[in-house]
Amino acid sequence: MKIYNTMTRTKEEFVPAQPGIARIYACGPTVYNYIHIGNARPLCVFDVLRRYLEWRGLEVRFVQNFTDIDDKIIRRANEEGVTYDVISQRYIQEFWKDAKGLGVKEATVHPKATENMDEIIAIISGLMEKGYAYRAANGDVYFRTRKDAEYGKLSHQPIDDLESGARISVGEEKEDPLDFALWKAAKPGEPSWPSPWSDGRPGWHIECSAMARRYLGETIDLHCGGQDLIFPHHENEIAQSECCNGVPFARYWMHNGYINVDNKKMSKSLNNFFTVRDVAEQYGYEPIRYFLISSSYRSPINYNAEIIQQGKAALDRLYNCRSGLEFAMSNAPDEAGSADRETMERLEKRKEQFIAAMDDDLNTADAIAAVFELAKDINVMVASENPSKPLCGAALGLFDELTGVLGLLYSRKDENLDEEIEALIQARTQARKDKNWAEADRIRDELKARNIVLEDTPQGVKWHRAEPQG
RNA sequence: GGCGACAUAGCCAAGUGGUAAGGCAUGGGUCUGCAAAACCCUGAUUCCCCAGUUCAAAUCUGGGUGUCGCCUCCA
Repeated sequence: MKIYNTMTRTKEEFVPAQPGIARIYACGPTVYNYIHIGNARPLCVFDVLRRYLEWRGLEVRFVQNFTDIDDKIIRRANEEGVTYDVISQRYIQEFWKDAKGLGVKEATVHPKATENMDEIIAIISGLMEKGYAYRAANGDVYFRTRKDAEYGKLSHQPIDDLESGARISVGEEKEDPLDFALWKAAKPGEPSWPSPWSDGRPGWHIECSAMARRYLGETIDLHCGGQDLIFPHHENEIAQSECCNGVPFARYWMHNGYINVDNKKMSKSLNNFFTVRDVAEQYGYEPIRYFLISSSYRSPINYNAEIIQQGKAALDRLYNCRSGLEFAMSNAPDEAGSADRETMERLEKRKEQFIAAMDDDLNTADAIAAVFELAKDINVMVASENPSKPLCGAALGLFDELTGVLGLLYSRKDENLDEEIEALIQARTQARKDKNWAEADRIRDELKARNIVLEDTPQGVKWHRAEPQG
């Protein structure tokens, strides 16, 4: 497949260094709060990437870290009068609740910064030995940015144009405003870890360099994250890793676009963010995932409630298609039909369409279009061709395969009915036979109030639960 | 100041040289006891504006206009 590489600003064929194995690192959340919709975008987008690569036969070693120590976590802990790890552990749990709700698969490894201090210190030591890092008088350690001739190559920023934006904040003892912290000496009362330079904690950027190297090696295939991480975070990771290891850090870089609200970037400072939790409580998790993958991952997208409802309606169409197919299958003749192969070949065309879209820089919008066209084909087949059981099974397998790669349609509910509901459905069927429409409609309304929706078909009554997307 | 992104029907959104995918919503029809779902039909003579290149442009070039982002913690 081709992916758009931020480093070269072109679409390139993605070829892992070691055939058959893709080593991917994705920057994970800093766990000091619930995640918002903007945080959810890379989660869902790169989850689709990972599923797709696996589906195409690659072994994917996917590493996503938790930043479980940093200024914001410490501040939050102080506000609540608890230790930092109470905060980080709480929001890691909350993260998992949301991530699972969004249908995001667990990465191969979810390392934590605090559990990788040895590797962090090893990299800083390596940088010290090579003269790329220095210890300031207060025990901080900084990276000597100007010593790295390639600094700025990811963000395509000439180093001298950065200087105007760089700041030295109070208490920092940098040689140069561009230098950034590798290690921060602890202030009184702060959590700290021992190091050759001071008791303290790692800077933000170094942890990713360390965890990528420890779990994936010195050169990884793909590094991904949000566009706002390009500078300085990913630029700094490159500087640290390449200056320390002497080999390229990542062979490809992918960055997702922002979520906007009223055309402004969703962010904490503008206070225009929506947490995944809040939106999910109102509309369910799956419409959020659908919204996030229904357009190009690199484009900015505007969030609003109407968009989520549109996604919910779109998902309903797919759920209806699937349940219609299952219902048809339960009533279908067991023997294969003479036209089965021809029909299946027609359906398989959608799979080719799907692959072509995904191969083109993860074009999930086109891939979803292919799924909808498959749904149309299936609906037509079910409605007019009286398909055989084997054909229905094959179509269902294909449908589940493609929706599964996108990580959709995972919210199917229990397919069993309790006896009372069964009895009501039977009573309604009898009422309809007796042409007692008032009673039939009354029962239908009663069941609807209990979240069971009935549909009368030539093959009998079909039912499904309302609000299938959880 | 440096670097970059975006502008396609009521809404969302693909498409980067060959005559506008897909979804949501709307209207009409078929089916149905009525519904629901599904299916059929319906919708941009046109892709922010102007100029240019070309047999051919939403797609390329130049110039505008508007919106947004990074350069500072941020997915």
